[in-house]
Amino acid sequence: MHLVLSADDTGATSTPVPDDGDDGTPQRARRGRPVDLVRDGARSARWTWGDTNAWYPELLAAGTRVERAHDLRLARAVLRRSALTAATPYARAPRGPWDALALVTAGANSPSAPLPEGLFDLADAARPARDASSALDPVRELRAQLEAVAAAAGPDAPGRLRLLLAAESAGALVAAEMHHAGLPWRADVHDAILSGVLGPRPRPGERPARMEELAHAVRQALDAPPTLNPDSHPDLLRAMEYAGVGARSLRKGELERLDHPVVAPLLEYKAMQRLLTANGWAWLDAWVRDGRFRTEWVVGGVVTGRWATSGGGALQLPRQVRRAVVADLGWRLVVADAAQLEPRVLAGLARDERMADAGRGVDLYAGIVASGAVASREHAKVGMLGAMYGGTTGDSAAVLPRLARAFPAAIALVERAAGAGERGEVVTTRLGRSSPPPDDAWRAAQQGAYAAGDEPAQGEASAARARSQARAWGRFTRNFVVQGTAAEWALCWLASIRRRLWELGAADDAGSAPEPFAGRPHLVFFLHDEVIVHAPAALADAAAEAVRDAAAERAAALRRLPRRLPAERRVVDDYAQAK
DNA sequence: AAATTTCGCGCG
DNA sequence: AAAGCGCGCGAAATTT
Repeated sequence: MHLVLSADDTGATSTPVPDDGDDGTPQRARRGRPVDLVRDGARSARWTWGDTNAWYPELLAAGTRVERAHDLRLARAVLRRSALTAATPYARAPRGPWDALALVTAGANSPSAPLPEGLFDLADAARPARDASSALDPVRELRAQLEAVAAAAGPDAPGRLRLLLAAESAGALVAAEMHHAGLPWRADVHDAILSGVLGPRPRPGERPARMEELAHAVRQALDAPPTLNPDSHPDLLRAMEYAGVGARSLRKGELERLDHPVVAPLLEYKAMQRLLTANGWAWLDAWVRDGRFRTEWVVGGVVTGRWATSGGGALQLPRQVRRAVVADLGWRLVVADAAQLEPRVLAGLARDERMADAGRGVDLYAGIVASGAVASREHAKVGMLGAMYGGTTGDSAAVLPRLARAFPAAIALVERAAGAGERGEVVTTRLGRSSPPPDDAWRAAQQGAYAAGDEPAQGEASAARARSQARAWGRFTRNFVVQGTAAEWALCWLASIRRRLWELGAADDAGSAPEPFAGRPHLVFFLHDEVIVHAPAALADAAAEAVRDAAAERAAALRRLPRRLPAERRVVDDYAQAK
């Protein structure tokens, strides 16, 4: 049973909408405060709303968790684009107010959107209004979505899409819950890391003393004036050219290959500048409050279905500062990742039995070496990455033919996806998320490539450009099927972890505050193929087992995906201890 | 002065 | 000459 929440000026309404599994017992619509509606509703209800971010945070604040949800905005984004529903009236209808809602919400945290005054108001300000507009009828939208799913074309297409939508919505719940709980963060530990590397915190607008020294050393090595700003790329490049360093760019990889006295101090300066600007004291002030780091998790924020985040650079926390992620007193962290998720997903997607065999052990790449396909683990790794990303140079391209002979099914799958992209076609993940079509400029370039050219030379140039763009789009679609299907696997994993952790219950009665996770293990971090659970010490081992069991659980629609995908997990006190 | 682009680097 | 995928973010440069 779906219970659809809608809001108007005077309150909220929950409207039952039956689905396949219902026994037909009639239910009535109810009115009231959202939190009361949810508490009084059936526990097995699938709470359905326009946008999880518009409803769930206040429920969590009141101490109320929901078991299942259906996020109409996220579901719509999938169904409007999926190749499996492309023929349905739902997907063929012109854009409507629900699509506009998707845009507003998706863009709420983008740089173009006006930012609120305090960073900490971001979450609230970005929270979309409830679907109060009469143009947005959530009951009607839900019915349309259920119809589109039922009409999806292809083997088990409705089942796959149902799983995808359920996983996406469960992800939305997890995202709201992780924002609510926050990632445990010890500001004092972080500050000690910064002081250890950079020295004492400088006054605003000044460089740490150690960086000032390095800047001086850089100027000396280049025989440059004191006005040279090492943060200015053009200035620095000019000075380096003048000194005969021979650098074409300031990239770390290139600088490391040069033999010049400026390289060492410059690299050290750049590393410190990175730490200072990305995760320095200003970051700490802006993003850590009351021992928690809170980012905005953006479910489905990446075209492939991966999540994005907004605020604090949560998906790029450098190893350098992970020591500051420390469990509360009496609590532990369970840190787990799905080992070599993407190549294993590829093996499953392609039903490549030989690659699946190679992945029986903990290390897929070692298994590939053992199969005799390539000589070294490094070759296996760069070869597989190249196959999944479309690499055409270096070792990666060199070992590709060997991989193609050893694992023809897997390699053929990514080659087919690349070919489809080069032709401008759409590709689709295991559960039915489809890639966006290339834009008009891309199509125009492909058309123009054959029609163009008053000047033969110009025609050739534009043809070359068009081919290059075609190959680039092919690399995108090649990777889309793998990255996107891996993201689906991870979403199902996350949903299963969430359910299993809840079933573990609470370690003790942790007070009367309306806190849904008091005494309970709960998710606090998710990074593509990696999770962190914050758990009372007494439940930490059980939580780790839950994480493992969730990885071994495969929904029917994912059955071709890896049978045994090792989820490596550790119970630790801080994030840095985890690998 | 504000918005946009470029470069570089962190993460998977 | 182009160059393996997907991101977010900050500083400086550049454009409006």
